[in-house]
Amino acid sequence: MERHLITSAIPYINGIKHLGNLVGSQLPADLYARYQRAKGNEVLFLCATDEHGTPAELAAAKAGKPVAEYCAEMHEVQAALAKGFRLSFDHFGRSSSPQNHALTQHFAGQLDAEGLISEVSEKQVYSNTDGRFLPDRYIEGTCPNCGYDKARGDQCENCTKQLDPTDLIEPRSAISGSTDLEVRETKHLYLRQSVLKDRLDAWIDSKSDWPVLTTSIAKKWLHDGNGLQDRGITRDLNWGIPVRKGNADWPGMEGKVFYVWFDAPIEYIACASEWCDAQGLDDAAWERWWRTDKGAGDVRYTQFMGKDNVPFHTLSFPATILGSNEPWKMVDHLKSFNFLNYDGGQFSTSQGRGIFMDQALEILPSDYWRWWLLSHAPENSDSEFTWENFQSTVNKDLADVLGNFVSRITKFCRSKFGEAVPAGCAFGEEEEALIASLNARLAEYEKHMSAMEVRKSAQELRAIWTSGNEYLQSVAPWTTFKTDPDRAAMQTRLGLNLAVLFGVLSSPFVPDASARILESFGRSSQPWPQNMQDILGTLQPEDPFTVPEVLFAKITDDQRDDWQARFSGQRD
RNA sequence: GGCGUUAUAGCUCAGUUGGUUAGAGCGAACGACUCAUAAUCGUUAGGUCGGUGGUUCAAGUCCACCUAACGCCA
Repeated sequence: MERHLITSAIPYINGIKHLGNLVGSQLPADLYARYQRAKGNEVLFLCATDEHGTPAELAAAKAGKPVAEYCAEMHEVQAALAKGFRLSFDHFGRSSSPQNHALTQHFAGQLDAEGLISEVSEKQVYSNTDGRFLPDRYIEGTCPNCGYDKARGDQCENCTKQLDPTDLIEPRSAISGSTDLEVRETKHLYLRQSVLKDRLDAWIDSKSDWPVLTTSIAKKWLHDGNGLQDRGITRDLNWGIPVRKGNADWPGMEGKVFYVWFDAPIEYIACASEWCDAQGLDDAAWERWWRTDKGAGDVRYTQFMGKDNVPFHTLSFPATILGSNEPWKMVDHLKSFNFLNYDGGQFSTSQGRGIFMDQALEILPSDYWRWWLLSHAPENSDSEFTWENFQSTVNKDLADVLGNFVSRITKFCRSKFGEAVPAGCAFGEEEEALIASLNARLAEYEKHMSAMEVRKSAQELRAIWTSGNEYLQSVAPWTTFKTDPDRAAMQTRLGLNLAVLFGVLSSPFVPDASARILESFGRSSQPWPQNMQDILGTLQPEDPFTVPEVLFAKITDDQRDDWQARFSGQRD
């Protein structure tokens, strides 16, 4: 049995994610996890909320809540939405968990012991009114270059010139608007990534099966300019993981926390530990997934993420792990996605543009979204959501091809033979030909699923559904019935078994509909097929069934127009 | 400004290491069927592959330049 460790990029705690975020990591990761489980492999599928950093603090302040309380609430909101989309995480953790605190501090201590941490004094802007240091992007002022009066400390959005906060004319806090700012000296820890450059380079080179896009991004960061730069891993904030050297204090770093990008990927590991604690298992249960010296040698680790996250997963996090000199499991395959656009523009969290996860579930069940998003996943380039495309895809693929197939065969059987599987004669030539063709399609489907070729998998699955309709159309049991009822019975029995087959094969994409199909044949689950001969003999003569309710309702033009108008503007 | 990605039928997309008449689904037209959610199945019509110029016996597939859109610049 294969063992698959699967993680999805962890969504930031601040606000509800849109469909572009969903299809960029969590949803395809879920597809892969469900497929591997269905194949009988052992899977640990982890995700979590990324909770630290300034944006979380500001969002909490805006909501008038303590940041810990705000994060706890938003975590529950995101967990409920994940459940709503049937994301089958074994655990949905939190980067603010005690387990991640301990592990992050452990890694920092270990890196320091390896001589990979340096302490750097630097000057940063402090706001007396806000009582805090301000990150560059939270300082506003007039651009010295173009005169734009809302330039940020890191860059002017108007003329795009890179800035230093001290360049700004009349700088003010973007949080409070206060101009009572001063420059203070503060000390921070840097991870000496430059020392690790060669080891990272060699590690990247060992990944010959990675997409060019992925390795080229990593290579660029490694070699461009002065090469990989050391990176600050601490911040002057209140909300975060306190800077400690393992279990010990870190002299001079009191009151500081680790930077969110240092602790967030470590949560991938800590999440497994959270999972164990939640399940009442001991540490060995998660270490056999993460420690190559404790049983993780045969684990295949796959990460899913949007393309914007690639550098952090190919360099930053590996730098932490390699630098620790401890036998942690490192990523084997990295599947990254491009962006999904919305009706001619970008999805945007900050501007509230597009469809958000909660809104999507309010208007349609998760299967509809899962199917469209996965069958149009932005794998090779950015892709585009339009309501017309969504409507026609859902109506054609789900309602007409899959839903209607189940409907037509069960209703036909009920009217001619009653609500039990008829016997009939043995399979003939047409049936054997169908079985041969389906065996080939199954192999193709599995090949694409194993390779995480999401769109191609969807295409192949759809072709499998279509072959059911082709078969019925070709043998026409409604005609056969008039002259050869025994043969019509056999054709009907095969048709019903095809519905079972579709239920099993479709489960990674549309789990709810799959479950309903299987339920109507009195089955709560059905093993993944080894071959067509077996699975198409699942239903035996006399087995009872019921005609399921409409599996997928069509989207009407009125609904489409209504939704298009409703989601055309900005949220709230 | 630097770097990078993309540009293939009306729409959404496939097109391995360059090699016979460039593929699929949707949409369209026509036909078949009538069990079914007016569903299904079949046939046909539509692209010379953003532009220009090269390399080659041969380029959508390699090179240069141009145009357009988008992204990244810690």
